[in-house]
Amino acid sequence: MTTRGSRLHEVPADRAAAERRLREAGGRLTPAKRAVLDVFFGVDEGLTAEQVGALVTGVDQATVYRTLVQFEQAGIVEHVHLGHGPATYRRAGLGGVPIVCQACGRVVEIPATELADLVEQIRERHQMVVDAGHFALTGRCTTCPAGHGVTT
Amino acid sequence: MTTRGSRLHEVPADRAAAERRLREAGGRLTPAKRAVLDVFFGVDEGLTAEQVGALVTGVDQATVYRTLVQFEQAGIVEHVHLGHGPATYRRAGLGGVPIVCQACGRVVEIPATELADLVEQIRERHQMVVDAGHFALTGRCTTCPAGHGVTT
DNA sequence: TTCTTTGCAAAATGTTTGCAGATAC
DNA sequence: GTATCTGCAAACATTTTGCAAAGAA
Repeated sequence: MTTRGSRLHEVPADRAAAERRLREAGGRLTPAKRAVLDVFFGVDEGLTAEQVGALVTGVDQATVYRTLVQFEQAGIVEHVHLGHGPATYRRAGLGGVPIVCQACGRVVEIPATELADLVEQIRERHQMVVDAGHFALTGRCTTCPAGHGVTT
Repeated sequence: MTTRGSRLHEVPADRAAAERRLREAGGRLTPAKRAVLDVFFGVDEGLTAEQVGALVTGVDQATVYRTLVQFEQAGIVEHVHLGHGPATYRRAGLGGVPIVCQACGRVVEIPATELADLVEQIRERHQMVVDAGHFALTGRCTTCPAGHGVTT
């Protein structure tokens, strides 16, 4: 098995840079890939592979998955797991870590800067560099009633 | 200071308390459940449902899943998602958050106390109480080479 | 031309569910 | 006795893969 998320390059600044990145990786620029690029450079939120597929009509879902793998290897998108369900993909470098309320499903973005201290501390104490772009926190809104919730 | 947000009960202190808890919930104490209890009170590590199934011979995997759901509702076990693969279950209240190296798959436990400041900060700034027992961090050992690794 | 990519269908993975019979209380 | 639990098989959701045809360079 190979890593999908390890960043080998800088995050591409814009769509043109992303296309260049794909070419550099030996990839070909097809209509399907252009359509998926359009999606990610038009939305700043996380999308499931299924949602991406719905936005790029006429592209097979298997192709969407393969495209997402390629884009992730090229450092164009990254994915996060929010509990049980499907992974969500978003443009790389947006920063922030989602925290999901187990009661209402609301997602709040925690800026990466707020995690910097913890990341540094873990690196020193445990010799592990946390990838702050690849995990989600779960919790509960202080305003949500206890006892019920979404499956996580 | 493990002020664990919305737990419906205290964590059962021992096996006997866990059995009591199950009875209180209207459950029946069957051989299968006793066997699964044995597993969790004999191991302090996270186990996948499949691993639990392998340790309780003669119990159908579907029963293992159903048992895990019941035990989780009763506050006896909790589960964590470590990336793509299956969820891992462990006895509730062990504290600690696993961090998984994307290169070698090694899992290091971060004590919950190290996360306390961050949890408090997020509660104040974002009105979300983080459930520190239900997520995993991903990262990379400082000693692991970049570029290869497990899928997350 | 040559290597990448695509669609389609099928497989793989992890988990849940329907049901009829067995079992705990 | 009756509600819970069990095994079995089948369904389910998400993702991956094999293969031959189509397309990009």
